[in-house]
Order: sequence, then structure tokens, then C-alpha cells
Amino acid sequence: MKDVAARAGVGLKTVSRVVNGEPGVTQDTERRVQEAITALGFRRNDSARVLRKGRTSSVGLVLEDLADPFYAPLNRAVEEVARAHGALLINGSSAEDPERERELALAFCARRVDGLIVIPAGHDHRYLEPEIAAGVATVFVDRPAGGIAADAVLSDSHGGARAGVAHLIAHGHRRIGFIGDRPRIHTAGERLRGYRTAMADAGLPVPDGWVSLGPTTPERVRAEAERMLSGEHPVTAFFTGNNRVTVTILRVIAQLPHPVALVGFDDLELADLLSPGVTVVAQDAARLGRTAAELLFRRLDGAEEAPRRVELPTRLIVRGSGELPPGES
Amino acid sequence: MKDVAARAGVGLKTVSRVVNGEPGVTQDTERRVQEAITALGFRRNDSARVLRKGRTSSVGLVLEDLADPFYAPLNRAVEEVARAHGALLINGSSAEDPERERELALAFCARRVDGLIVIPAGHDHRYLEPEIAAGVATVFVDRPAGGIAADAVLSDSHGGARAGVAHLIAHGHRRIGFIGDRPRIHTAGERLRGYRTAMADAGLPVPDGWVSLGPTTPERVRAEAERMLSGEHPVTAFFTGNNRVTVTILRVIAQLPHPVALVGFDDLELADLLSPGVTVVAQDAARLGRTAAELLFRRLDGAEEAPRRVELPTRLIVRGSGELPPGES
DNA sequence: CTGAAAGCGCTAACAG
DNA sequence: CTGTTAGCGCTTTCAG
Repeated sequence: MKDVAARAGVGLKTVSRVVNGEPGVTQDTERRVQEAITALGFRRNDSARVLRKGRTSSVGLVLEDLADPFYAPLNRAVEEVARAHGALLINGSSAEDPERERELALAFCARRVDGLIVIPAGHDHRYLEPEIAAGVATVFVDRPAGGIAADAVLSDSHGGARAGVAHLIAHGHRRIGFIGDRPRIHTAGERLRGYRTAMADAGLPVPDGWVSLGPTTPERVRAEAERMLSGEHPVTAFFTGNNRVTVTILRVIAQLPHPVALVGFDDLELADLLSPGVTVVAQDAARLGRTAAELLFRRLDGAEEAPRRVELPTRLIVRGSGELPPGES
Repeated sequence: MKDVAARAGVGLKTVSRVVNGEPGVTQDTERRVQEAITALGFRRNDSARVLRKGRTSSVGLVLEDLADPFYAPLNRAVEEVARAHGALLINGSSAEDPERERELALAFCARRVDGLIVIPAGHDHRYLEPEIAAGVATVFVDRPAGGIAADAVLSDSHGGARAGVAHLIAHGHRRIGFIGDRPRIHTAGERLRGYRTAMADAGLPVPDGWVSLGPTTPERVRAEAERMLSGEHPVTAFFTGNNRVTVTILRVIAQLPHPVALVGFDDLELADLLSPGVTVVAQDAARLGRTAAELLFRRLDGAEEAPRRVELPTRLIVRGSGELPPGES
């Protein structure tokens, strides 16, 4: 910028004015400065600007996996809101590792993001207390924060799972298996709770063997499904706790001689084209992201209310797999 | 940091040494400094650090759509490589708008990213010349740069499409429709070229009506497909230019009274579970991203070779839809 | 082993 | 309308 000023024969501040489109510069001076800028290939150094202004116009997003088809639209939605507010997005995947979540969040804070959106991997977010105290607006999405009071935007996991399982029960199922993600993941627990509520509502017992929480690897999910389908009291339907489990169960079911009913949590891209279509409890990932980002920017614009917990509804999409009757047992 | 120094009763530089894990500090002094850091909730301001050091340890990624199931794994792969090199990732979606691509890329440059990975939306990247001259390593992925010499990591779109169409021809098809993305997108053109090559190899004519490039909206794709399926010489098979077109064509085909063969470019998550399974020409999006990121960091580590163009192979995955015979016409 | 001073590139605050 | 000065928070340099 110094060089530009020298070349254009003006003061530093004038260049600054031109670069930032501030008023108070003659057409002629502006032209001279612009020429110098192009000639020198100058671009404002935002690091220096940030240092001076205090605001970075950037937000950090810590999510579980950038590549997960459920989180990708959430990511995009956050980006769009950020863009509308003139902010850039820095993001990273925690890979469901609390330590990595922490590293990312703190790295973002060191970069002085204005705000932070976190899909928690861990359950203790007290490490963020100094940062929040220092003014980093923070919103949690998909799962609540642990150990601190903070904004959270969640899906109604309990209600959604309850409705999905009730749907299976309404179609005659009495023995329904639940396969979900690891129990330390908040949504996994909530969905299991929804399953138990629906079963209890119908006065149905839930033997331990019908419930399985754990890693969503195809191997584990397949083994658990096969276990639940064998033995004395095989299940006649599955309720699956997220998109990855659903995909594996679909592959398991496709190889069975008899039909097994299925309702999955999370929608899938081609769910309507399978036969039968896959009945799901859908959450709106983009809306989750948008809501969180909007809340974040409201905070950044000075909203000082107490931390809020927003819960978004889920939607049961009926496509066939959840309406299959129980086979003879 | 000043505050920390004051509180710990040491000099500024000593705090800096502790914060950065540099040697030359007594155990005792270090402890005092650490205490002050925790007490004050101090975190190093990376903006200031960057200003001084010149390197930001961050890379920018401009892609088309963060939420696209094809680009999401690429995004994740880039993130992993960046992470391995201690760098953060800033990213944004161009939404296939050249102006937006430019804005994002230049905003990243203003933040002084060390390197830039771009999935081009536009065809003229001369706007990056000053940045590259100023030292921003730049790698293009999925599509080549326009107007400048730069590294590019691409899939073999021409070869992949050619193989996919040849597969349909080998299964008896003579009238094959091609529906792809807008012609200004490089990969769309290359895939069309592959289609034409395969048709020419087999001595088959290609009337204009069998080829359609344009927006990948369901409405347009559906209309074009229905047009190609009607009239005097209806097509008996489709080759689709990317995942979004394939998804729509699958919906169109599902509603037809007679089967129509299909080979799609890009794999789909549930492609194996449809009946018939969807035969596709798959690219490895994660590998594309990984390769580009590794090349980028090689540049950042000082590799000074001439710009390289890396072309990754595609893979034909046979699942059923591409092996359907042509119906009677 | 420790610290003081200079300066990275920019903008806020004030003169002219 | 334009320019000067100070200083954002850190690291580099060099001297204790």
C-alpha cells in the first residue's frame, strides 16, 4: 500500500480510501491510485486490516464430516448466510473426536473468527468459556453444548423417532429393532428414547436384544441386524438411527428372502426410487444450518437475550418400506 | 500478551516463547507464564502472527457447491491433507457463477491464504496472475484453468464417457441419448466429446436431437428425456453427463412402461440397490481432492517444476442398467 | 536464559 | 479533499 501511494504520488490514507471505496477522493486521484494498484498487482492484506479493526468477517464451522450427505447441506446453508452477511467460512471435520473438535474450535478462535458454529463431538465445552467471554458468538447445532449455557439449534430427535416407531406399530409391528450410532452421541440417545417412548405408549416390551447402539460401520450394523433377525423372537421391522445405518440395513434387507419393514431417521437421495420406497423421518439439514447461522449473526449484531434452544420439527415421509406388514413368524 | 507478560512479571518475548513452545525458558518461568495465560483466558491472535510471519497456514478452496454429493468428498479430502500439513481450510461455493468464483478466490487471497485450490466456474483466470506472481500457489481441480498456465488435476472425462457409451453400444444400442450440463462447463464438453467418439468409433450417426446440454434442473432434463423418447427414432438408452442428471433420468425411466438402458457419469450412493442397479462411470472425487492438495503442498514446499496436468482414470461399474438390451422399436 | 525496540500492513483519529 | 501519526498484537533482531 505504501508502494501504491508512492507510485500514485498520494498519501497512504488516500490509497486506503480508494481500496475501501470510502468517499472523499477526487475522480482524478482515484484513477491514479487505481492505475498504481493494477500496475503493482496490489491486494489489500486482510490480516493487517483485521488486526486494526478487530473484526474478521469470518465464521468457523466445526462439523463431524464435511463429506457426510447429511452435513454437507448444513455446511452450504451456513455458507450462504455467512455470505449474505459478508463473512467467509472456515470449516473443519471433527471426525467425531472431541479432541479434534476442540483443536479446530480453538484454532478458529485464534484466527479470531467473529462467530463459531459447532456440531459437538464431545460433551464438555467449558474449554470455550474464555473465548465466549472474549466475545466469540457461539451456536451449537444438531447437538447441545455440554457444561456451558449456549445457543443450540436441534432437530426433534425424540419426537421424530417416536413418530417413526409409532408408524411401524400402527402397521402391525410388535417386534421392532433399533440400530443407532454410539450412545455418547446426543442424537443417538434421543432417538433411542423416542423409540422407547413409542414402544411404551403401545405397551410393548423392549428386550435388550432389540436395541443396539454403536459405531455405524457396515460390519457392525450388518451383524446386529442379522442377530435381531434370527433367534426365537426375530424382529419384523427396523428403526434406524441415522442415514449411514439406514444405508447398510437397506443392503441387508435386500438380501433377505422375506420383506422386513424399515423406517429410517434422515432422508436419502434415492429413497423414493427403491422398491419399496424408503419411509423416513426427515430432518431439514439446510434449515438447521440456516437457523443456526441466522441466530449467530443476530448475536453478532448485538442481540443479548439469554441462550436459546431452538428445536426444529421432523417430518415423516411415507414411501412404502414402513408400511410393509409384519410377516408370519 | 502484554497483559500476560505483566501479570507473570516477565518480558513480552518470554510469553511469546512459551506460547510457541520455543526453547530457552526456565521451567519455573514457564509455569508462571502458563498460569497467567489461564487466568487471563489468553489466546494468541493469529492475525497479528500472520502479519509478522507472512504465512497463514491456511488454504482456500473454491468449489461449485459444498452440498453436492460429488464435491463434498473432494472437500473433505482437501481438508485432510491440509490438516496433515497443519493448515486450515477456508472454502466457498461459486454456484457455477464465474463472478462469484472470482470474488471468493480474491477474498481468499486478501486473507493471504498460502495456497488456492479452485474448481473453476469461469474460463478466464487471468485475474489470478498477480496473485500467483505474488506467491499464492494455485491448483485447479476437476476442470482446467483458462488463460493461464497452472497445475490441474482432472478426471478422464473423455475416456470415461467414451467407455460408458461404448458399453451401451456393446449391448446392442444404436440410438443413445446424451444429456449433460451446460456446454460452457469443461467436463460437460469433454463427456459429450467422449460420447461422440464412441458413436463415431461404432460408425453410428448422431442426430442433433439425441444430444442435449443445458442446466441440470429436473424440469429441463425431464423434458429433454421425454423428447428423445418420443418421435420417429426414440433413443433406447441414455448416457447422462453427471450425478444430477442421472438422478432425474432415473425418475423418468422409473415411470416408463418399457425399460430404457442407462449409464451415468458419477457414482451414486444407492446405485447398487435400485433394480436394475445403475451402471456408472465413477470418478474418485476424494482422490481428485487429495491429489490436488498434495500437489499444492508440494508447491508450497518449494517444488518449482512447470505446471502439471494430472489426469485420473475413471472406472466403469457394471450394475444392470447399462446392460439392458434395446427394446423393440 | 531474558528483554527492549522495531516493524509487519493496515485504519482511526485527527490535522491541514 | 488529502496527509500524518499512532498503534492493532505479534515476532524478529539484537543486546543484556
